Amino acid sequence: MAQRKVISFETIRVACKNCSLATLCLPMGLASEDVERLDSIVKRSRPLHRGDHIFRGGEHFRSLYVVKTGSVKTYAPSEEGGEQVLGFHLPGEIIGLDAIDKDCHTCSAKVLETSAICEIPFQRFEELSTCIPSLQHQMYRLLSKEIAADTEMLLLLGKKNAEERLAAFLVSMSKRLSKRGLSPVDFYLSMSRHEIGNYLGLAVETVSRLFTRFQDEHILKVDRKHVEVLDLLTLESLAGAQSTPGHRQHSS
Amino acid sequence: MAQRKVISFETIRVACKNCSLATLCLPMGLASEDVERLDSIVKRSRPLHRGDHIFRGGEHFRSLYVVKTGSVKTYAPSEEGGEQVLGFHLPGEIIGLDAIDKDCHTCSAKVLETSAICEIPFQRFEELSTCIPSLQHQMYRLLSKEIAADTEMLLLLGKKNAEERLAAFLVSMSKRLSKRGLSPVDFYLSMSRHEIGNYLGLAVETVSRLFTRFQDEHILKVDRKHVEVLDLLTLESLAGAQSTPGHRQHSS
DNA sequence: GTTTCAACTTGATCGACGTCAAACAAGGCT
DNA sequence: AGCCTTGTTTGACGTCGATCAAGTTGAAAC
Repeated sequence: MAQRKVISFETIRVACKNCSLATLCLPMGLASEDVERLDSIVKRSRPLHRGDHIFRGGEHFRSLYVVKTGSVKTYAPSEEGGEQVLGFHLPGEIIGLDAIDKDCHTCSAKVLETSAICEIPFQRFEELSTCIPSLQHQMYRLLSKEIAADTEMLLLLGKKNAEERLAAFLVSMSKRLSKRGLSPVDFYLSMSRHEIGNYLGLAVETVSRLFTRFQDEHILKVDRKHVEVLDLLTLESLAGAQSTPGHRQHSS
Repeated sequence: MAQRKVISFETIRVACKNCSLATLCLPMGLASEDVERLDSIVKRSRPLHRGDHIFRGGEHFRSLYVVKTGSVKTYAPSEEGGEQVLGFHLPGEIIGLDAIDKDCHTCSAKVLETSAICEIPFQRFEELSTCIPSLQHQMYRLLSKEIAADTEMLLLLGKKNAEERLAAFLVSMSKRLSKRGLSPVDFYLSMSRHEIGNYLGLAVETVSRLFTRFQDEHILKVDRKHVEVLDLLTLESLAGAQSTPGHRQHSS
């Protein structure tokens, strides 16, 4: 059943209790018996491929989704083909939280590379969280965390200039990859320059120029989607910075 | 006890079940016995005055707060006195949701005018929501709604130009005031131009110029904080618009 | 190999909006 | 009343980053 050379995606269909994401994902902090109860409602479908949609804006809301492997982008499509990228999601992150209120997805989610996704039927989840206080607590925390993340993004878009935005994006990727056991200073970006720019409220050209600039300043080494962070400290200071007055447009 | 000419704030200390916000606020959709249980944990302090803080960034998180009367702004303070306004909150809206995860407030909240605030100790709330499934459901919805609102704000800051931003802000105020039984076309703004600009990622001067422009175009009639909307339809189309290509900076 | 196509890079130009500056209006205080 | 502080408006000017345009690179197809 399991082959040696090619890791079958079937083997990835492990239960929550064996999943390496248990400390990042919903089961975080749950008693093992409760993890099993949660596990029993999770659906694991076969892997999706680059460009596949998990859901589309306007669809009826049934389930939350968790990235198990790979990566996902969420975006708000608009008439005329334009879109606003809302986020890039790594393993352990939950998608679809914004749909609970309206009972309808307001954004779309598509995978950026071959990805395994766990589906959590929300109604059953809600019933379960009524019985398991620590699961309810965990869910409150997750929703709150999402709000806090959006808040940080508002600050980025409202106050930071182009350089600070890209630096903040790279630092964020670095930190999140690190939490998942990957190198914080050597990684591959699964999204295009265009998608990065869209996400950060910048034109593609600006993103490209900044990558070049960072490379010239020996902060990064970039080869297409492969990024090596040479000077994480400088990158972090660029990201956090209220840059020196006079260097930016927004200061109010 | 109750005087005739001046409405004492003491008289506003009504229970949830008698509160006019019941259809907008947490009790929405709860059985009346459950509303009373919720009511029993709510603390109602005396009114706060312009500039008073409800909480400050960095403080330990204990309670959620609901605006009962008046209005509140939340903002992320930064070193050097700079700040990013994160939102303006009207009666029935909940504040502090972003603090649940970190158990610590990440932003500050101060009242913009004399306001009554309900305090909901979160730990007691959480216990209660374990017992009352419909309360849990309502809380999930509220958290989700907050995420959806933030998402819309990301779109505004990421894609819209100055005119679209101010129009969207005014339409949003109009809609929210209308839901609270106030006129959608004649209202007073409790925040300054500076705060509006900060919130929308614009300079004060830009906001001021846009108010003047909207007035010249007979879309608004503005007298300081008093706004009359003369042409709500046009305002809405300005707000929603992917404006015609070539008229804006961000199009990606 | 050649072709094709999309993604990316680089340069030149331009405009929306920020910054600077100054005048003006409105409360609040003595 | 007069004074002071703060918020708002208006104009002149500068700049960051968008837009336009052209070239480069790499991957996939044949």
